[in-house]
Amino acid sequence: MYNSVVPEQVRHSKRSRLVSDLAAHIRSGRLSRGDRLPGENQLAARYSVSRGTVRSALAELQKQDLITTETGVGSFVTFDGAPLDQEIGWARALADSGADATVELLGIDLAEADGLVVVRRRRSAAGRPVSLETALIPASAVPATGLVDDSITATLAAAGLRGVEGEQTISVVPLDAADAALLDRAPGTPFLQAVRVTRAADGALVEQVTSLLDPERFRFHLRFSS
Amino acid sequence: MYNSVVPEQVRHSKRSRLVSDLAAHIRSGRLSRGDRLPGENQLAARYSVSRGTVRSALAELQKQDLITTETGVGSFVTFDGAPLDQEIGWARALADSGADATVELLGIDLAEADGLVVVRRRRSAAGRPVSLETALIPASAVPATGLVDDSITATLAAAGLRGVEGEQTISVVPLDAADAALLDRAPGTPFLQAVRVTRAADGALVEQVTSLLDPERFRFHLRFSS
DNA sequence: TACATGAACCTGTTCATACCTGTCTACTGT
DNA sequence: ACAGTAGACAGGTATGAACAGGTTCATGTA
Repeated sequence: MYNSVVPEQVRHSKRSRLVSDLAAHIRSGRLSRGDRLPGENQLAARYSVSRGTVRSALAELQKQDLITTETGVGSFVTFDGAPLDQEIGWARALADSGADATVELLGIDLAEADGLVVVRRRRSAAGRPVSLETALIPASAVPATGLVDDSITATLAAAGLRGVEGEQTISVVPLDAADAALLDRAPGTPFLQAVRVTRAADGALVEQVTSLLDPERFRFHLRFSS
Repeated sequence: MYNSVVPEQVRHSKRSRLVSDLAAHIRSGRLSRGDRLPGENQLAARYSVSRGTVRSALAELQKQDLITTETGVGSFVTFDGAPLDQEIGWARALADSGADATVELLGIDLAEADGLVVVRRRRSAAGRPVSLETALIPASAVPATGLVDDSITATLAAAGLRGVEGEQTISVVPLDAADAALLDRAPGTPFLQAVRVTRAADGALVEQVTSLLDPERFRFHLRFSS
């Protein structure tokens, strides 16, 4: 449960919802060892429950050895959450082959607002475009000299940004005219579209990547375990 | 998928009317996953029946895996409209959950070898086929009378088979002639294909499900953390 | 510098109250 | 025999309030 995809379980009683939400924050690393939880009254206000319910949930977290509580002080995380491994637990697109795969940087631009940088790249195999990738990352993470090592991952790491959670949607869309031209396909050709949003421990955006992938060359593979 | 929903037979008993009315609310999405049903006393008043009758109806809904009940709290919807899979949230297909979603059982056959049973089902929405599902499950899990409650999940659970790990592949494939005919599409139409293999703790096969999904109505959504 | 004070904030505990499901029993009409 | 009714009681869940006591820190005083 820690490593892989989070099941979207239905939580019923307010107590169990609180427990699973806080436990998820702790296990995922959003709250890390030594961090102090908000006070019982603050938690009660934030989750719109009574203090009694909060205390009941905290008692459960204590029993799970996720937190300890000190009288007059507060509750503290006592569990080491593993940070997100870039490779594990993700749905990765696997190209069927591609010895002569190339990546072109189509452009790095500032988004109109929000202090985001748009990075567009095109991947080709055997001389033919196979995917188009549009990444939005915080402008503050990008040095004036451009991407670090020409890699988004390296740039984000250098800026100290680390994704700990996120979500991804996979669908099929017809290519619009502009994308079709870049990919050397007819407009309307169905392509795989993957949108991935990654967030840091504090919920700040780390990256949002929209990929258009040739369905003949890419498929998504995903392992799960409970 | 549940015969009990659609029988044309007149429902005379108050209990049956209650069951089918609530089930319709849930399946149509008017009550969606996680929603809390009115309390037993409120339901009794609203339907002008006794609380005993309400409880009997709720028990039936529980058996159909539409709701769960927590003592002291209430009953909650655990069915999410048009799910690809009832209980697992890793990669969930979201359909429009139209009010008139139906499931047809196309056939249950023994595979040539390996002691597997092949279950083929077709889902339709608004009268049009939207997905085709081929499930392979161990023959030993299937009673001679057929699926338990017309549900693969229920059948596997009744046989004590529980998936704890597995993998899933999502790709786009053109429909072959046979599938195209069943889905009322032109051969070659690109469809989403999801292949999911689930295994038990000892590595034994629990189920392998191959789904062909209308890319206009389905997409895969996935959350991940740590 | 050293210390006492007190305000602010925190957890620990108890209580009454409301509402919910779980269960049982007695009764009615078909 | 069966489906439904009506009521009562037990026990779980959640709320809101009050009060006690621990911790921290800034402030004022000797």
